[in-house]
Amino acid sequence: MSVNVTIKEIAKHAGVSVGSVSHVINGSAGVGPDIKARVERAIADLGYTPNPVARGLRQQRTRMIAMIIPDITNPYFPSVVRGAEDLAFEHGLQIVLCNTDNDPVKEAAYLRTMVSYSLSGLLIIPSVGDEQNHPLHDGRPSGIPTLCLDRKPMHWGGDVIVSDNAEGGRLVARHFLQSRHTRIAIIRGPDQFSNAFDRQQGFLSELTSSGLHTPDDYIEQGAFDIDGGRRAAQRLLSLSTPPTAIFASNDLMALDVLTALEARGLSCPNDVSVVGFDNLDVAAITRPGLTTVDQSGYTLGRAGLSRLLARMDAPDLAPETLQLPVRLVHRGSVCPPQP
Amino acid sequence: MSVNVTIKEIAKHAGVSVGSVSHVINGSAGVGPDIKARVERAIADLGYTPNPVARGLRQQRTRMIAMIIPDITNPYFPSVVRGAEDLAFEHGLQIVLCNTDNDPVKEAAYLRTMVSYSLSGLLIIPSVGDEQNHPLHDGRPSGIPTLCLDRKPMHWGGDVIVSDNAEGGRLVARHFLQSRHTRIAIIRGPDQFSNAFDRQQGFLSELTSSGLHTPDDYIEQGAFDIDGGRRAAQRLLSLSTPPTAIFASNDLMALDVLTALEARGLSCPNDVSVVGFDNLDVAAITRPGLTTVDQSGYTLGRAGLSRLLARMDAPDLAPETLQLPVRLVHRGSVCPPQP
DNA sequence: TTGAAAGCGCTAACAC
DNA sequence: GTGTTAGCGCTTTCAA
Repeated sequence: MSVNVTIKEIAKHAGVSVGSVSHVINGSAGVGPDIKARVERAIADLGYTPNPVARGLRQQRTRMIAMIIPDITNPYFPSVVRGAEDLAFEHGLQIVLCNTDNDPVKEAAYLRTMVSYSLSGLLIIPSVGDEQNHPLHDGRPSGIPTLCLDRKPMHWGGDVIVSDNAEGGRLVARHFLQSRHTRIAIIRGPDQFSNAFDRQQGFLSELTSSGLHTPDDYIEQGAFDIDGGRRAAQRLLSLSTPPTAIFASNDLMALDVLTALEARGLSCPNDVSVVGFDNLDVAAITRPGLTTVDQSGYTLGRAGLSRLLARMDAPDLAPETLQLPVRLVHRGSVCPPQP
Repeated sequence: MSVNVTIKEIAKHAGVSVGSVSHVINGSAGVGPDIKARVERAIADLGYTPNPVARGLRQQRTRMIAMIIPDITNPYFPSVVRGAEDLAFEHGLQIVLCNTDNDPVKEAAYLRTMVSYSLSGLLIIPSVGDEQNHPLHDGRPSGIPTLCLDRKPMHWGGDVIVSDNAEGGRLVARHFLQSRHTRIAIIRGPDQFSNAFDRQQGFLSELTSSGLHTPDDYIEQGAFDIDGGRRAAQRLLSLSTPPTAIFASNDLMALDVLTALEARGLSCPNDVSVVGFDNLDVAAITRPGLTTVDQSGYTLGRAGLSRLLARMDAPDLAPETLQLPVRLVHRGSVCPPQP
């Protein structure tokens, strides 16, 4: 298994210097065809693989990318990771996975560790990152190419790739409006997450510009995780004039709403229409199927790494924000309000 | 952000030699209390973090663990990864994530790369690994502590941690039997996966020992992924005497069976009872809820890393196979056959 | 107990 | 075009 064979042995075996071997490996300098052939032969014969740790030490950068995400167990994130990993594999880069649980302390710890590993890049779905002293507070941490995925800290000035959350919110609002709903509520996610905020903004502003005012008690707060939507849904349904349509701003919460509805003997969509956000696989499995905003985590992850790759080659690229398109997937959880 | 401060600067700042600094960092030799204090002071003052790459080069081993899994996008695996990652975090180890798509070629490529990174350990959910020349074919690859999770290659002689798949199969068989079913079918997974094989074995042998013969056309083959169960279910339901109970040997396939049933206007559990395996989150969401065998991916991952940690300390530990307990979770997808 | 120095495997600057 | 060599930051003998 090719362990322990070093560049020095290749050099000896090929009868050349280590410098030349290094050059043919990296294609760095003009190497004569004869030497090139001999080296390649020796590499093949001995089954040599350059030691990436030594290389990393020398070049002050390892061919690894850290993905710092909230929780791989949350069903939206695996596809993001997979999107990045596929492209990483094509480029011979490794993915180091870090779960922060949205804890800025854990996130900061990981960030520091990753910097000390001098890796090639950082793909991060930030927890919040607006606390002082947080490595993300101003600019990229320690000169490592860094990109915020899915959402961004308030003060972040670097690359960002997100879904077009505001547009997603608008899409939902328009769909409710077109279905002739007027009692329309939202369960929004935590405001400090920019994606949650944007969804809410897009949604509410679209309602407003259609002349529909949304009362405060139609704006509920959920935690973006499972069970986050349950209590919010219960409060909404206990209102004296409960909404006929609910936008749960992610699918996990929408699932909760469906459950809460069922628990109350209410029917979706007849009594209450529901729309989610994410288009997780489960959204197709619920009865009724969940109408939801589709965003591709896979594309997000892949685009993120792609941009990072570009920045690794050209560190001085101007920071860029990319918004990925979203679309509404119609399933069975919306219908006009019943008289 | 503590970049670029090296052990040498600590040494100078503390007025001691680099060797002494190293010793206090690693607690390796008896260091005088005076020097110890001065070094710790300097470390705190300058915000020093040892460079893990340099350390890795010197010691021929980096504090990283590779997790080589089929696909993080398959809903069972994230919890396995998370279980390992949590323990890794506690021990200051990093997780490198590799998706093989069950492709032995990709798996072998990753294995080789990981060896060249000289990492501390390998947690692998093997694709198959019985092909000749595959690094897993005989024993651990290149002296790196390696453990097979969830399933094992035929010839693997090292550590293994799996769920008690055979027992899971038996549980399901017994449940069907107790519900007075006699026309009982199974959709098994790919035979080369030991977990799939064991589930099938446990299931069928339990039926047999209860005097129930399972005809060949009641044993269907699925691919263990989504859609893998659909065609199998269709064939089963098209039989002249279709089964009244189906064991889909993972939840993804069980979901397919539910869908196929619905498409035919058949009711679960009244027309056909269904049991899955895994107890994914979705199993609680389907209508009816899916009765399934619970196995904890989180525990599997955590136990895997725990064992690896032990082996890192004591490489000569005798190989061990650990079977984690499973249990049947009763939901609504099973009832006695209707007359 | 402490310091000096070799060397992990590699790249890159320099000399020829 | 090719070889020699310093040195990335650290651990770990070995001497003192």
